[in-house]
Formats: sequence, structure tokens, C-alpha cells
Amino acid sequence: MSIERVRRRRRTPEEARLEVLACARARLLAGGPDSVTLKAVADDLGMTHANLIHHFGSAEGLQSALMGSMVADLSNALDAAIARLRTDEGAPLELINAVFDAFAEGGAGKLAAWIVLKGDLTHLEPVRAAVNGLVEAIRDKLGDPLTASPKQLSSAVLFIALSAFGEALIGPPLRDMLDQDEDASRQVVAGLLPYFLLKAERGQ
Amino acid sequence: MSIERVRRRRRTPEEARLEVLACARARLLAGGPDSVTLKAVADDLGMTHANLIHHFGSAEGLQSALMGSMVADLSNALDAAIARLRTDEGAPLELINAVFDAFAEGGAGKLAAWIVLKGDLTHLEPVRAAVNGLVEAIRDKLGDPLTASPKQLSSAVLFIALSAFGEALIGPPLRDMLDQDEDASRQVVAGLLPYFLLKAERGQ
DNA sequence: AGTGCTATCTACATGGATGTAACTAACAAC
DNA sequence: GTTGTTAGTTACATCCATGTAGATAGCACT
Repeated sequence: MSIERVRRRRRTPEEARLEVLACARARLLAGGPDSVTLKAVADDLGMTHANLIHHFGSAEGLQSALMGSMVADLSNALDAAIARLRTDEGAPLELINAVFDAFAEGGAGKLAAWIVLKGDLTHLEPVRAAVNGLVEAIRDKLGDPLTASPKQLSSAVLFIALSAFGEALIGPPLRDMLDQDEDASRQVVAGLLPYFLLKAERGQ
Repeated sequence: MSIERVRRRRRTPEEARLEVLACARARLLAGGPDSVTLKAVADDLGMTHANLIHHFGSAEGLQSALMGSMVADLSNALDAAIARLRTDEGAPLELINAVFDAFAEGGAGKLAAWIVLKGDLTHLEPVRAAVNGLVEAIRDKLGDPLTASPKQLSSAVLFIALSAFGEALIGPPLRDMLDQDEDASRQVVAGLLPYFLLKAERGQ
């Protein structure tokens, strides 16, 4: 029997980058940052680590690209949620669900934690636009123009984002300790959101 | 000139462990998990990495000890906050500040993120008692026995902890994006807490 | 002083992750 | 078909973190 080498598969650079980034993301979410290694990712895809260096320049290049890709996905998810809020009449719960899903299933929670632990805060910068878009969308669609101040609206977004991020990371163990069920965090946020939008007598 | 070797310093095992853990914690908070290395920590303290292995068994042993130490500190900080709440009359803001400080300055935020990313959720288990102590303390001191249900009280703690954790990690960049100042997150939580304790008409 | 214990060191071994250089082979264009 | 480009491979080199074995020295106790 002849030595049958596996036929080499040749991807376009875009294909390769997309496949690699998808795999790297899966590894990050499942096994943490230490598990996203050139060799590990390459093995998953049936290629060699040298090829990853060919596409991304270096290991750090791959990490940067992964952060960029995931941050872009987060921005897009937020933008999509904003768009739905603007068209669909009165769906604040849907907005909250979208944000929570982005941080949990979308992996934005672990992504942000990874970025913060590494200290590369600049990678979060692209989110700024989406976050401010959220503030405006809430103002236009949900805010009471007479009572809700800009500061209050943005603090509502701060509140939603902090909760969604926290839930994505420590929600499961914490809810277990407190005997709370799966969607407790979302319900808390949904239940409290009206107080940002309707009441203005709280100082500052 | 004679070769003057630096005189060896001999610590008790407890001293050594404490110094090492303090140094490792500082590295974790300043540089992230990757910067807490046997060699790096040993160099900081003027010893060799072999000595760390002597005290902690392995690199993983050091990590485990660090997690244990920091989780214990978090529990103690929460217990202290509970004790103050029980003695001091009506200081809910002080309680919130204590929790936020534990997650931010105390490093519990980065600690929890590290644990979650690594997947060692068992290391968080010792916090359970302190968290439930918080629920009871709030019930006894702040809760309205006629209106606040157990589920509501524990969801209040869930809410406080998620916010404090989120603030510790992504608070600074997020507040910058939203043009909010340093203590915005604490004020949000403090402002919303009463709605958990006084109002019971929300479903579930 | 002498002795025992062990914290600490020196020196070396190992493995894994990253990186480099040169070669190989898909595939598109002619 | 031939050829050029480049995705992909092979084979190596390097670095760093971890781990092991034996020697050294600080300190408590005699």
C-alpha cells in the first residue's frame, strides 16, 4: 500500500482567517485564553501552526485579530438590537434579552474579561459607538423627554451593560448560591429599567 | 575583592507563603494571570523558583493557593460588611461601598474573572456562605417583613454582586464611554436597592 | 561549639509554544 | 499544457516555564 498523504486543502486568505478565528473563539469560550494556542487551533483545523503565523504574522497577531473580530460582533449585535428597538414598537424586554445574549452566548463577557485581564483596553474602543447608539435609541423610543435626563439615560445603559456582563461571567455560580433561576438577572434588569426612564427626582 | 554572596534569608513556612501570595496577587492584579509565573514571583522576592515549588508543590499549587487566599479575603470582606450593617444603624450605602470595594480594590473582580476563564468554579464555593449571610443581614436590617419575599431579597444580592463585579472589571472603560463619573455605578445600585426591599407587587 | 532540620540555592532536564527558512503543491491565468 | 503565485508543509531553532536532584546554609536546640 502506498503512502497516501492527505490531500492539501487550499483556502482563500479570507476563508482561512474566518475558519481560524471561529475555531479560536470556540477554544477561548470553552477552555479559556490559555487554550487558544497556535498549535491547538491548527490541529483543530487540520493544518500546521506555521500556517497560522503565515496568516496572522504571530501568535499575538492572532489574539489581536480574535479580539477585533469578537468586539466587532458585539458591536453588530448591539446595533442590531438598536435597530429592532427602533422599528418594533415597545420591546424593551427584547432589547435587554439581546444585550444579555450578546454577552453570554455571543461570548462578549469572556472576551471583555480576557481583554481587561490582559490590559489591552484599546481593543474595547470600537464598542463605544454602539454603546452611545444604545443611549440614543433608548432616549428616542423609551425615554420620557420631560423627566429623563441624559445622565440618567446613560446610567441606564451602564446598568444594563454591567449586569449583562456580570451575568455572563459569574451569573451561573452566583445564581446557584442564591437559588435563583436562569433568567433572574434579566428580570431584575427589566423590572428596574422603568425607574431610570420615568422617575427623575433622584439627585445628580 | 572577595566574592560577597548575598546573605540568604530564611523565613518560616508561613512567612514565605504569605509573602509569596501577596506578591502573586499583586502580579495578578497588575499584569494578569500570565504574569504570575514561578520565576517572576521568585525574582520579585529575591528567591528562586525552585523554592516556590518547595512551598507550594507546583505552579498549579501556587495558583490554587492564590485563589484560595483571595476568595477567603473576599469572604472576610463580605462578613465584615455584614457585621457593620448589623451593628451600625441604617447604613445601606456603606454596605454597597464595602461590596464594591471588595471587588475593585480587593481584586475580587479580577480574581473571579480569572477563575471563570480557567473553569475552576469550585474555587468560588467558599463565597456561598458569605453571600447567604448577606441575604440574611439585609432581610433582618433593611427588609420590610410584610412586603419583601425571600426571592426578592436574594435577587437584591444578585443584583448588587453582579453590578459590583461588572464595575470592577469593565466599569472604568464603560463609564468613560458613557461620560459617567467614578461612583456612578454605586449610586445606581444604591438608588435602586429600595425598590427590592419595599415593593413586592412585581410578579414571580 | 556541635548537630539536625529544612528553607534555600545551584545546576540540569524537559516539554511546549513560538518563530524561521526552505520546500511543495493547489489553483488561476495564460 | 505550462507557469506564477502563494497557501500550506516540513524541519529546524529558540525561548521560557516548569520540574528534579543534590548541595548549601540559616537557625533552633543542645
